[in-house]
Formats: sequence, structure tokens, C-alpha cells
Amino acid sequence: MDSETPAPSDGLPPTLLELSTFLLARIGRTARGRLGEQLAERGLRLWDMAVLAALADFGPQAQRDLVRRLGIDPSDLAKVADQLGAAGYVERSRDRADRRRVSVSVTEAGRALLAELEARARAVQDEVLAPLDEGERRVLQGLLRRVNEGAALRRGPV
Amino acid sequence: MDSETPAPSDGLPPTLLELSTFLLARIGRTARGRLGEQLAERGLRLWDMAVLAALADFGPQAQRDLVRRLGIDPSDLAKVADQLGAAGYVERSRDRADRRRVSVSVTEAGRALLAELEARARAVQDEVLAPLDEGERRVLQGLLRRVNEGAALRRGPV
DNA sequence: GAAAACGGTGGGTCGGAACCCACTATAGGG
DNA sequence: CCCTATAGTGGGTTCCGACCCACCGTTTTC
Repeated sequence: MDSETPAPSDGLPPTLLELSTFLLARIGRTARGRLGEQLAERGLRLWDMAVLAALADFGPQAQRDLVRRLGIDPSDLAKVADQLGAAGYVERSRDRADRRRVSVSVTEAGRALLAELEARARAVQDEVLAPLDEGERRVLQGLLRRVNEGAALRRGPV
Repeated sequence: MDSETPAPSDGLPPTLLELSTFLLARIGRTARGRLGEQLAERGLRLWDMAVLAALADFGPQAQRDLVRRLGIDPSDLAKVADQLGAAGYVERSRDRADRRRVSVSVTEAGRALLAELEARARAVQDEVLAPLDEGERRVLQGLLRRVNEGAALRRGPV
């Protein structure tokens, strides 16, 4: 099943294990990597999922709004939207009120895709958080939310 | 102080915020990034710190042991060791018993550097975990340790 | 309307991390 | 001895994410 884990044969330096920073970095990287793999199977990347989610949650909006909301580079968003559009997951139309703007919306196919991606993300969660029981996972989730909201998060990435 | 946070102007899609995977990825990335910056100020990268920590915690050892312990690529380790050696943070000598092996050990300067890096890492922690009080941080740390030990972690990175 | 500001694109750079291969030197087994 | 395996090195390649600039069309301002 998971015979391909040549990971650190465990004996990571305690000095590092005591640093939450390191654990967060390490575990976060795992999560990101695994999720990335799942998305890659569909030819997608993290930003694609983020954009779909934003559209599903907040409804159709101009790219500039997505840019602000997600902190993505406008130029990069253009590419993502382009690809999602070509695949039929989103639709783009120029805003009639302000023709500079391009309004983006999810299609049905897009919603379906997002649902599938969510399922995959949860599957990854189950793998990564395997050592924790239900209650503990909720606690973790709560703490992570607080940390996430607590400002100090880095610019840029999802 | 931290006026340069053009981060997602907050309004990340709830769909994503419900996924621990995403929060872990996002927060982990922040932690990694911030820590990376600190190390960069010294011209170092994460691996350098990991290697120093491993040597400090487990004593002098051959590169092959570091390779197994940390899951780093032998070739990459060679480069890291090289750089650390040149800067005087580690010493390398051929093992007399088996002259293929290169035994690596931290110098005093190396230990001092490691101590400083630890301090910086803790500072980063304080920033990132700002929203949590002492008790919560301990809980988080405990959960992260469990997750980390719980196998399913990805190969490779620190 | 001319000039400045804005939304969106296309094209490209940069840096980091992981990975891989070919090669040297040494060790150890038959 | 010869042959294979092991330890370490040097020199790459590849991939990705972030970032940046020059540019077009549109809108707003005066």
C-alpha cells in the first residue's frame, strides 16, 4: 500500500522536533505535496482549486476580485482562468458595465470537479492525520483556523 | 513593523478553510517561508540547519548516516557539508577504519550558529502562532508530533 | 478629448528543491 | 587478484511557484 516511503528512517533530531515551526513546515509540505499529486492527476494545480472554491463560495466575480481575495498575481490568475476556461470549468465574459473587467463564474462541470477535489483533499487528510482520532482532528482544525485567521500569515500562496 | 502583508485580504473560500489539508499547507508554507528568510540572512538553507541539528543531537557521523537519517540526497548533502565546512561550522575527516567514509562533526562555531538559528526559529513561531496562548501551543505541538511520528509523512524534505 | 488610472495578458526571469547519472576511491568476498 | 558493492562528489536537469514588465483596451478625470 504505502511501500514507497523511504522517508527519514526516523531519527530526526529532537532539536528540530521541538520546533513547531519545523513540524508545521514538514507536515504542511507533506499535505501540500500529497494534495498537489491528487490535483496533478487531473492536470491541475493548487491555484485551480482555490479559484474554483472562491467562485463556488462567493459567486461570479471579476478577476481583480479573485486577485485580491486570494492574493494571487494577476498575471498568474489570467493563466489559471484561461486553462480552467479552456477545460470548461469556468466561463468568462466581459462585464458589460465595465468592459475592462472579465467576470468569471463556475460551470456545472466546475462544481462537479470541485466536489471531487474536495473528496480527494479529505482522503489526503485521512492519510496525513491518521494518528489522530476524530476529536483530536477537530481540535487541530480549530487551532489551525485560529492561526490562519491570526493575521501573520504570509502573502501570496493559497 | 509588518506593514508589508498584502496577503489575501481575507475572504478565503470557506470550502478551503474547512480542509485541514489546506490550512496545513498554507500555514506550513508560511512557517517554512519565514524560517527560510531567517536562514537566508545567514546564507543558509533549511538543510543546513537540519544537518547541524542532527550532528549536535547525535554526534559526529558519516555522511551516509546523515543521508539515511534526514532523507536527503547524498549528492545534495555533499554540497551542504561542503558549504558548512568552508564556513567553519562543521569539520570533515576521512574515517580511518573505512576510508571511503567522511565523518562529519559540528564545531563550536557550528553549535553557536545552531543556537542562534533555534532562537530565530522560536521567534518565527511566536509570530505565526501569535493567536494561540501557551497552553494551546503545547496542544498544537503535541498533535503535530503525533502526526509527524505517524508514519504517513512524505519522503525527502526535512 | 487628452491624460492618467485600471483590468487583464503574454512573455519572460529567478530561485529553490528534488533528482539523477557518471565517476573516483575504497572495501570486502570469492 | 578480480569483481561487486559502497561512500562520496561534481555536474548537471527538471519542475514549480512567485514575481515582474511591457503592452492593449477601457474607463475616469479634468
